[in-house]
Amino acid sequence: MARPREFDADVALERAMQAFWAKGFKATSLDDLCEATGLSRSSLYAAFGGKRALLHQSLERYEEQGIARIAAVLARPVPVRVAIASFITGLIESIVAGPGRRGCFIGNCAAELARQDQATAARVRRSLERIEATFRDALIRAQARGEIAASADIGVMARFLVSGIQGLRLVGKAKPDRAALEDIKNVMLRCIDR
Amino acid sequence: MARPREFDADVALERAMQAFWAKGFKATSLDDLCEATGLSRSSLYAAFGGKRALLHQSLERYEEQGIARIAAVLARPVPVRVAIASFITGLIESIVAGPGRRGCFIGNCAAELARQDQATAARVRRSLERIEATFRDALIRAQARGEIAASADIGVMARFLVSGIQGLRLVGKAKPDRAALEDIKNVMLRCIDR
DNA sequence: ACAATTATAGATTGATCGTTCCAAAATACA
DNA sequence: TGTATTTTGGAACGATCAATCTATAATTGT
Repeated sequence: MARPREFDADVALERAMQAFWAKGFKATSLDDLCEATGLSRSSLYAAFGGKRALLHQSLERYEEQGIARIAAVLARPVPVRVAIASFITGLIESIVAGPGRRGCFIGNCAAELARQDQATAARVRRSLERIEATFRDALIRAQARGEIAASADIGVMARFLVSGIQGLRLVGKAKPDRAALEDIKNVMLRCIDR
Repeated sequence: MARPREFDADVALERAMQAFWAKGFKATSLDDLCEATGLSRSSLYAAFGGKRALLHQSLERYEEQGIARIAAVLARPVPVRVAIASFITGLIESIVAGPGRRGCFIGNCAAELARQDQATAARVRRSLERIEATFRDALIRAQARGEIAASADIGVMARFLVSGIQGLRLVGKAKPDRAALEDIKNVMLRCIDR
């Protein structure tokens, strides 16, 4: 019983997320967001509640998409080491061939806001924990299949992977050099092997 | 033949660096910088030239201090693996016991500015390269002493260390948990061993 | 077709940003 | 002691920020 929306909230959120991801929270102005989404300020505020709320919904979206992608790669019927290797290879590919220098949205938010903004910090923490859990689950399945020694500490390996990937993406943001990133990937994978 | 400065430029730069390190570039206002340094806007501009110039000088200072600290630890008469381990242990200690959630100043600048600000991006890149070179030099010396197999690829290990440390510090910024960071450290050190 | 309700576009607000400017203060050299 | 030179504190500037407000447009149910 009223005027309907002229935009798709999901599409708008995706575009807002891309804007935040590319420029960071403070550097992305409301004008930037309006231009990226095609919405007016009124519509943006009515639909999402404000700049910080929009950031949080963007983070939520990025987290879901990221977890889904990681889980999909790790669910493939190949040894977990191969799956992890191809995930990291894909990451490197997107770093050197993609839009460039965006880094990880979660990591960017951690770096920019973890100290000032407790709410965002908590979201970042939870996102990293979920990513860690996704790796851990895959490693546990691989261990059950006999791919990994029963004595291996799966939790430790999962933590290392999260940290290693954040390092890779940060270094890749500073210097998107394929050879250097491949070097880092290879050493990381060696850590999985034993 | 004129009025002398009432402040020590070196002390002021140190304090400005601490402010940028703690809050990030955009989130640190000139009022913040004046309060941190104790200088007025005029003095700040006369001495350092502006906000961005002050950031660059802060980065320069951080880089020098960081390189010096890494080099000092790596120069100790102990096996390089032990030196690296104690460096990372010190890092973890400063993460969980220090002012908290500051991360690495270089990494913070990479995350916040690498995409928008080419000049800062270049500085960040050079800083990471110098840190990498510092590790590489120590590893070469260790290899010459016979601590590391002659077949080991030192350059690859140095790259991995830089990336691993950035990951450790970013994860530590999001969640300063000693046990988790020690886990990551231990896996990283395993990578050095072979 | 009319009333009720919601979405839209754009102007407006007050605060804050980085930078510049200016007059007063403090020193060195004559 | 007086003049030249630099530093200092603080006011002032225009730009930009996130957020709100207002008026108009578009729809539904009657």
